[in-house]
Amino acid sequence: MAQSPAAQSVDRRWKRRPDERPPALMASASKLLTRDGYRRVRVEDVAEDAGVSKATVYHYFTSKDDLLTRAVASRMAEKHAAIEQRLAMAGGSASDRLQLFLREFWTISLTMHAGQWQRLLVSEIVTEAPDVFAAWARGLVQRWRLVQQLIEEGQRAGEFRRDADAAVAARMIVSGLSHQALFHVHFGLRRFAACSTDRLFDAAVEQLLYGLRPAPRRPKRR
Amino acid sequence: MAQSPAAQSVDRRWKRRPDERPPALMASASKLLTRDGYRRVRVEDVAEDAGVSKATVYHYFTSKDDLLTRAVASRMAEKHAAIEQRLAMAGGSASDRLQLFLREFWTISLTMHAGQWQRLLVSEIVTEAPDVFAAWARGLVQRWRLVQQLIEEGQRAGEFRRDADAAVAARMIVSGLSHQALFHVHFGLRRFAACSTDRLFDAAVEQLLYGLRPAPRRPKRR
Amino acid sequence: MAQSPAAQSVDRRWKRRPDERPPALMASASKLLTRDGYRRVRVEDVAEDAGVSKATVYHYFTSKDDLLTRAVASRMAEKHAAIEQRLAMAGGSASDRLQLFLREFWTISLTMHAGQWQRLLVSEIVTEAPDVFAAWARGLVQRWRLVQQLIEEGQRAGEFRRDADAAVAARMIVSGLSHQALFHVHFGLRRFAACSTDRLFDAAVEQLLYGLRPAPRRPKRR
Amino acid sequence: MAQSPAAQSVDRRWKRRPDERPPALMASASKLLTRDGYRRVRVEDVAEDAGVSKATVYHYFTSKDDLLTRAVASRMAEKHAAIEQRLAMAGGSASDRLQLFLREFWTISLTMHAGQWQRLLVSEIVTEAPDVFAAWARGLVQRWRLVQQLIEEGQRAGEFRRDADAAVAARMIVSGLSHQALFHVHFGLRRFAACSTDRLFDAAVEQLLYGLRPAPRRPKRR
DNA sequence: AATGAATGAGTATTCATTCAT
DNA sequence: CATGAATGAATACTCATTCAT
Repeated sequence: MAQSPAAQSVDRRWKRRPDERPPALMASASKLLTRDGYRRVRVEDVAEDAGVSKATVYHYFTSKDDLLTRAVASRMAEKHAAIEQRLAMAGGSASDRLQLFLREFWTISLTMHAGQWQRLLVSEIVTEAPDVFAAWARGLVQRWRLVQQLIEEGQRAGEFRRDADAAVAARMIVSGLSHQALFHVHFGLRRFAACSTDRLFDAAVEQLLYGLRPAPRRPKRR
Repeated sequence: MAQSPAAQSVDRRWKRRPDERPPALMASASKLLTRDGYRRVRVEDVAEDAGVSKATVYHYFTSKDDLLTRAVASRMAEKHAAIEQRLAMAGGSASDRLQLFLREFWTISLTMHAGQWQRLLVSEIVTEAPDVFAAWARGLVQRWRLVQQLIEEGQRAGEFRRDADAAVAARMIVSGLSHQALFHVHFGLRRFAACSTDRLFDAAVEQLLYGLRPAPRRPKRR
Repeated sequence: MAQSPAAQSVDRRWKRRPDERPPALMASASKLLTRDGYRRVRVEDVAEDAGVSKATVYHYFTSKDDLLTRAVASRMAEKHAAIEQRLAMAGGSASDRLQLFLREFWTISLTMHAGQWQRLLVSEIVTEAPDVFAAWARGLVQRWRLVQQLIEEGQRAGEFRRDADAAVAARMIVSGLSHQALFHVHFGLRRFAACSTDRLFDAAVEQLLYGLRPAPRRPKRR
Repeated sequence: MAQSPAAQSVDRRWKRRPDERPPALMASASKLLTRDGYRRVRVEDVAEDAGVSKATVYHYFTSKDDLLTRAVASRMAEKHAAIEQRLAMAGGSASDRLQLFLREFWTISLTMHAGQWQRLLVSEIVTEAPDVFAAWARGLVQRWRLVQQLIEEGQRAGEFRRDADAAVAARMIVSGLSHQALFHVHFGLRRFAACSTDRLFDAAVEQLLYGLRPAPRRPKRR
């Protein structure tokens, strides 16, 4: 019922579509990549999925590796810009913006797609295509930094205690959410230990904010 | 032709007793597994590493998958018992025991070996050998539970605030440390964002404990 | 749509006139042929070398084989006429003219180019393009005949003994020099058995002429 | 009717013939090599001809190149020893032995097999497998030397004139005969210029010997 | 028990050739 | 005329697995 977009027309053979081919091929590659993993993708399958012949793949890409690498990289580029900019623009208190960002991050992380990509990156790409991994890694670091900045803002504004290590706090919340999304949701650990995603997120954020609360004013005590 | 079991020691054509083969093979498999990854291990390499012929592997294991799966499972079993029990037995306040456990966990996670295993599990085993992954996952859940219990203990003792979600707190600290160990250390993200492992751990724990502190205002009231 | 021949010069969208293409392509083919050998030449390389696209080749030649065959044949034709006529025209005694011709032949044979062509013909063309080979072979036979005629001339003039088999003598000296040029020089056998090219040629010719000397006069007898 | 030796038995699959396989494979390789040339041989065909599977080839040889190279080399080795020793043992005058050797050499050169090998070596092996070519070349040089020695013997014995260059004479007669065998017979130039092989050989040798005759003693005359 | 020998299924890449523009 | 785009056929090599000894 659902049809691969490339299969729409009955016989596209010998149709010249020089501008559409590379994107189509990369799309097919991405699709099969998340489905089968880096090594199991066969050039032939990508070609078939895109509705072209195997040799056509080699007309546009120099090798299987080239194809997959560029497919991953382009997919990554798409996401990155979108995600970060859209999220960081919100107004409100540092706490609000922090929560907003984290919720967006959590929602995206729960996406099937995000899970597959994370797995893919951690598993095969880190060894098979280090360059791609490095590109993605830089994106991850930026995310850490973004959260760190939000926290530091809150510190400067007096919302958060100044003696907290903003960098580490940022890393821990992002890593914690990532890891939980990956394992709890995508790898199905909720089967062994049920816990709703909302509860997970809410409690995690509550604890983060609680841990960032300014110390109660000592003078009061006595 | 039929040979009494006692004849075993007499007929020593074969250097090792059959009982020693499987463990040796699984050890070799484990070794190559962490070095090369699930798919890249070749039966021949395992055989060679164990000093036997390829065909011998098929005497003891029904397939490559059987060999690797059992190799991973047995390695896992070894570790688990050791780690958990040894760590949970410590005395002291809940806070002390929690910190002790987490430090052990962090130290182990920083190990090259641990990194390779985590990558391996996340990457290939989760798809190639779901049973093995499930076994490991149960172990992970137990770890969460252990930390959760320590926190709950602290809550009952009044060391930690009672309204904190112990389960989520446990998951987040374990996941956060795992993830950071994997990415920051093993995948080399420290190249992009330097941060000492000590600072990471200390600040993370400080924030956890700070976030679990009982709310200060109770005494005020009277 | 139909265009008068006069319109050719008007419509100058294409840089070169079609008449120039085939020679240019054949020239490129020849070049690559002697460099890489018959089978290793790729149509694309020839096209690139000639500065046109692969498809253009198929405008002028029906197949790769057609291209290469015609390239070889035309190159051959160029050489042949030039060589034979130029050399046979010299004056002097038969012996002198014979020596002159052979020296020219030797000099040319030592040429890198000649070596490559001989190899090419002997190796691939004889099987891949029998027609081309046949054309070249006829040229070779003519060379034998030419030498034979010079010898016969000498015989008639009394310079050479009449009972020598001129045809065979001609073949042997040409073949001997060819073979030595090919192996000794081009295939590098001089590494295994050093011998200067001058010594080779001089001694070979000396022996030829010595072997053609008229028998000493019988006057003795009586 | 004629059956490849490997096909004799109906189903040799799974028959263990470790000692017979490599020679059989090399024999098949040699066969196909002389039939199809170095590049056109397919590993699969060699395997089939030898009655084994493609993979078996790789059990004994590391690559197609390894297979073909070793096939050629072994075939070469077989021939060499046989030819040279058998021929050089004859008694009689230097002239007789020289003629004997050359006639043997000529007879062998006229062999279909010899022609194919010579073509193969000159054509593909010299570029594709330089080591093999070098081995064969050394053999060729030895042949030159052998003839040279026979001539020098004759010179010492007074049968041949001392001022002839024995080395060059040897090269020229061997090269001449080789070349003529290759072109006149194997490449079919006799179609363009008829000449019986006997006449060719006899006249060539006659001229060689005539050219080596000691100079008639001039002083004696009168 | 142990193994060398043998197998078959699977795959990336090349290249001459053809099509549509 | 000229070409980029598209194709299909061809082929060396790998590796898990099975057989016969």
